This record gives sequence, structure tokens and C-alpha cells, in this order.
Amino acid sequence: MHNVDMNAKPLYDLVWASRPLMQAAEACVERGLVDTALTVRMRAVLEMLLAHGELAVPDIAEKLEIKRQYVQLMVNETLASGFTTQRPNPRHKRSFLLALTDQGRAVIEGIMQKEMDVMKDIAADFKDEDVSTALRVVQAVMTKLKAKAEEQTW
Amino acid sequence: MHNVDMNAKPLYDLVWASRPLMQAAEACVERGLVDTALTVRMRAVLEMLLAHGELAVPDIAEKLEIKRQYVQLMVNETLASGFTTQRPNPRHKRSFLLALTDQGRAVIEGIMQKEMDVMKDIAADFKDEDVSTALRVVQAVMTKLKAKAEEQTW
DNA sequence: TCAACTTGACAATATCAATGTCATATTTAC
DNA sequence: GTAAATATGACATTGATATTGTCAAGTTGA
Repeated sequence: MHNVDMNAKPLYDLVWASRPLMQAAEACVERGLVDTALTVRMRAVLEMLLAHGELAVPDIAEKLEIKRQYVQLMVNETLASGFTTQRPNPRHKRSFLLALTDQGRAVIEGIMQKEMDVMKDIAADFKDEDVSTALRVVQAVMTKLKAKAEEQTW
Repeated sequence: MHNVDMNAKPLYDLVWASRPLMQAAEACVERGLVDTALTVRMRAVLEMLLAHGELAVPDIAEKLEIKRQYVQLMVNETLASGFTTQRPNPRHKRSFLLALTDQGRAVIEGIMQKEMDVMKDIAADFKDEDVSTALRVVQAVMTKLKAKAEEQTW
């Protein structure tokens, strides 16, 4: 690329690899859900509940960094499918806590175990140390990019 | 996460970091375009032309791995804005080759230089070797995930 | 108490992208 | 050389993901 200084090309490439990586990951997740009654977005709700216990809709929205209105939609689907159930919220009479049903817990644990098995298979090709390095770099780059995006000037 | 074997957790985390990383990167790119007449998708077309020279619409679609109909839309915008121009295609009378105009070249080179400067700034915080390792791991994981997604069974 | 904020529900909108269709042009097989 | 298959541009429809706006009811804090 003439006239563009490519000193930081490996980092540039790493950042631009994020899109195809995400698409491949999502395709893989979707592939793992075909035999279940789950959709990708319902899976995201169940994963949150498995990791963090009972949560209200706004809590999930904050963790997923998407708007509460959309989370409401996702959550309502999990309720309708019987994967979650509403439980009284001691802190709020109208805003229920969302909890996994036995069925929901079994489904998300099964899915995540299958996904983790895939990860184990892939991880076998790398040194643990290299994966750790990659994770550390990627997370730090992400943090810095977020900061850059918010700055008024470069 | 009880009852889920998390042996490959670092790799799992690396894969799931791809979405926020991509979102941060896109926000950053968008931020860099505010003073130009470019949109993110027009930028993608210009970057292709800068990297690969004159291309026809279907060529760009193949490289970007999106459908030609959508690329056509993106390309038409770059034509309307004067960043690209149609040149005769020796291989096809109806399908023109797309080329950067002087204006288009100046704009994409300026943008990419600014982006590369941001990358250089961020890269300063890491060992070159670690960035290379991260890139290598991420690209290999992506390849493997794509293969997994296409397999009929895990 | 009263103003500000939170939440669920619902509607409208935006963006990115795939898919479908058609006319025209091009390439390939015969 | 012609017929069939394929490629291309143009345009329309649809789908998925997510944001934004609005309102009524509930909650919080001064």
C-alpha cells in the first residue's frame, strides 16, 4: 500500500481479524444450537444466568452492553420457551428476577459443554502460553480502542 | 459455572472477545471518518482498491465475502461521491473495472494513515513478538472455527 | 409529598446483509 | 455458429440485529 506507513501492520491485521473471527464463532455457535429449541440470543440470556445467577432484565442489558428493550425481547423468548422463570425481586415489585428452570439449566450446560469441547480440541494445537498472550493482547487492545473511539481527537 | 468443564477457558474467552473487539474497532474507524464524506462501507471499497488495484464488483464481493448485490450498493455510493470511477474492463463489456480517483486515493490514504498512527500508538505498549503471537493464534483459531462450523458433527 | 428515575410493554426506525428476479451480456459446450 | 449455462447490474423484498421513542406504572430520594 504505497504512501501508507505500515509499521503497525501486525496489530492492524489483528484488529481487522476480529470480524471474521466473530463471524466464524457465531456460525459455530449457531451450528451447535440446531438440535435445540434455542436461538443465539436466547443462549446469551441463559449463559448470563448460568454465570451470574438470578438477574433482572436491566442487569443483563448492562452486562451484554445492549439496550434493555432488546434484552426484554430476548428474555421474553426464554420465558415463553420455558427455559427461564420469573421470581420475585426483593428490590422491586414490578421488575422480576429471571432464573433458569431445570430445563433451561440442562440445555445451556449441555450447549456450553459441547462448545468447550470444541475449544479444547482447537486449543490442543497451541501452547497454553500463546493463547494466554493472545487473550491478554486482545483484551488490552480492545480497552485502548474503546478509549480512542471516545477521545475527541487522535 | 458448575457442571461445565472449563479447561479451555482462555481460548473460549479469546473467541468471545472477538465481538467487543470488533465493535471497538468499528467505533474507532467510524470516529475517524466523521470529518470526511466517507461511510464505513465506502471506506471498505476504497481500501480494497488501494490494496488490489482496479477491481470489478464481483471481485470485491468475493474478497469481502459478502454478496455482490450489496457490494454494488456500496460501490455505487463511491461512484456518486466521486471517490471512484469506471474504467473499461478488457474482459467484460458491461462489467466495468472500478478505479480510485485522485480524490478517492487521497481520502483513503489519509484515513488509513490516521488509523495506522493509532495502531502504532497502541502497539507501543506491547512486545512485537506478543502481537505476532496473538495474530498467529487468532488467525489459526478462525480457520479452525470455520472448519468446525461446516462439519456435520462435532 | 413530589420530582426524578426505573422498568416493562410496545411501536417505529436504522443498519447490514441475504435472497429473489429480470434483462442483458458473456462464456462454454456442442 | 448456435444454444445453453453463467455472469452482471439494477432493483425489490425480506430477515436479523439492534437502537430510539413513548407511555404507564412503580420506585427512589430530596
